[in-house]
Amino acid sequence: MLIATFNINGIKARLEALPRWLSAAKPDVVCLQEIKSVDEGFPRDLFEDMGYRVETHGQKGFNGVALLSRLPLEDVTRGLPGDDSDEQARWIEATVMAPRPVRVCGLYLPNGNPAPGPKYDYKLAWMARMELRVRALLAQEEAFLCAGDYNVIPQAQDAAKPQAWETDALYLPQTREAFRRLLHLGLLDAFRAREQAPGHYSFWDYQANAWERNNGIRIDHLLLSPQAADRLSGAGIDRDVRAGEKPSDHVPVWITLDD
DNA sequence: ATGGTCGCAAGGCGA
Repeated sequence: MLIATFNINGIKARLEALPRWLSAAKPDVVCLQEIKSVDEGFPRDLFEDMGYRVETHGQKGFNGVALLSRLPLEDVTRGLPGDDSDEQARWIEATVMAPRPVRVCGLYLPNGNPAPGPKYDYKLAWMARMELRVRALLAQEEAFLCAGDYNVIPQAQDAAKPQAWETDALYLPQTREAFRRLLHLGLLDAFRAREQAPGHYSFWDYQANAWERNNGIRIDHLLLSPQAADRLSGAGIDRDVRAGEKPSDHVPVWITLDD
């Protein structure tokens, strides 16, 4: 089973690039971020015609997450628990009904810039809420994973120019500390577990020829529960997608799990 | 230090 995460940076702008990648990569499950669309505006027919079930958690203009799945989905929930006043659409969960089911959490973690400031406070508070949700899921001792745009550069080796990010919300010590707390609960960074070499990125800014210079960062991650990690058979980043026509600034990151 | 580029959606915000 192939499960991917892909920040598409606007569904309307990706009506060609996203189906093109789906046809080539044939993922079973995809967590999408930054759909930048309300639920009613999401072109679900396009993906249903390709054999995918579609579950969205959208909002107008910004943010928004969605799940595409070739397998049945059960118990779909929307929103990260822990703050009823939070109106930003950044979290969706569903159980993928494979022979051995896996709970999939799709997330779009806040960017947090500028830091310090209220946006950074929101990012850290959101990460604390995510930790609580992960703890609750871990207590069930079942296979689950959290896949999405974390807006976290975990280590220096995950940036082409780490020194350029030292004061950025994606790389500040408190940010990386909060990410490590998730790992230390028992989650596995699946890509890093399968590939230790530096220089593998999932995002290149549209500005300043970042792609041409390979000035990238790795901020899209799949974190696996122990029961999911036991089934991990592969991981990769589809970096060539960034060179395609009208690309997102992110590329898909994926894993394969034994069914 | 500034602005560099996109997407959404129709002006400026978010990234």
